[in-house]
Amino acid sequence: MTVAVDDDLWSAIGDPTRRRMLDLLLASGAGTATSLSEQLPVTRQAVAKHLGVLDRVGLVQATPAGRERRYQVDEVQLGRAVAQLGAVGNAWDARLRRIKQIAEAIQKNG
Amino acid sequence: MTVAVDDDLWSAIGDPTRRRMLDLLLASGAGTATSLSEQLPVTRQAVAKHLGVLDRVGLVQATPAGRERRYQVDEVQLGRAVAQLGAVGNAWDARLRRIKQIAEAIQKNG
DNA sequence: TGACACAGGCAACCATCGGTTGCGCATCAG
DNA sequence: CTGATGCGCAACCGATGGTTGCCTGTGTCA
Repeated sequence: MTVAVDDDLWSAIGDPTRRRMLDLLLASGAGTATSLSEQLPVTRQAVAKHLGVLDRVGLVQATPAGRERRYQVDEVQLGRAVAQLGAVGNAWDARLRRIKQIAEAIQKNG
Repeated sequence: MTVAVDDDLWSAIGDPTRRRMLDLLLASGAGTATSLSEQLPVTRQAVAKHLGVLDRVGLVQATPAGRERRYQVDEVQLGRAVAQLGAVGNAWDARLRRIKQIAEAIQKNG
């Protein structure tokens, strides 16, 4: 039973910088490439690229406002991503537990 | 409260091929680069590289056996990785819940 | 024992990706 | 109008996931 994972979603939240960006966006409600880059150890351009991939998988939405481009987290989609984290985690957890049981059974009978 | 994540561990299990490899190893108990590559859409060499990174972060252990090199999952370390998945998931889950509460409060008072 | 088969390591090469710098364009403020 | 600022685009670089090709070492079998 290999847990079905949306690979695009997963790899989107797989990048540590993107995770921090989502964290920052959630904390402050919204932000631009420039405002985010000020709170991160990377340049505005790098942040812009990341916002691009987050946008493509629907984890954030952009709202043009004047000369700015304000980004905001799509909580539903992020919820879906988080659920996948949980699903994969649970699947492996269950498998590990099963293996541990088998090991104990063997030890008992051996 | 940004959940502390071991970036090496995370990126090790972040790769979809490596996740499948861990799945396969857990399912069959052990395997070699060659045996794994037969069950994956990549070459033996690619698998060997992945086994290298999994080995470096301690997620698998190698046991030379004759002309083979048998790999096996270190369940403790994998457990640690899975726990991190859970931790990150929970952190975001909590934050999403908090935001939802705030949104509801605003709607009620506005 | 000698010849062949097969697992695995090493190296070169390629595409993609995260990151950088540099530049040009648009928009807002004085 | 002019300068500052926010953004997009392009070129470039290093790391990484992947490939093919080749060589070494270890079994196996006649």
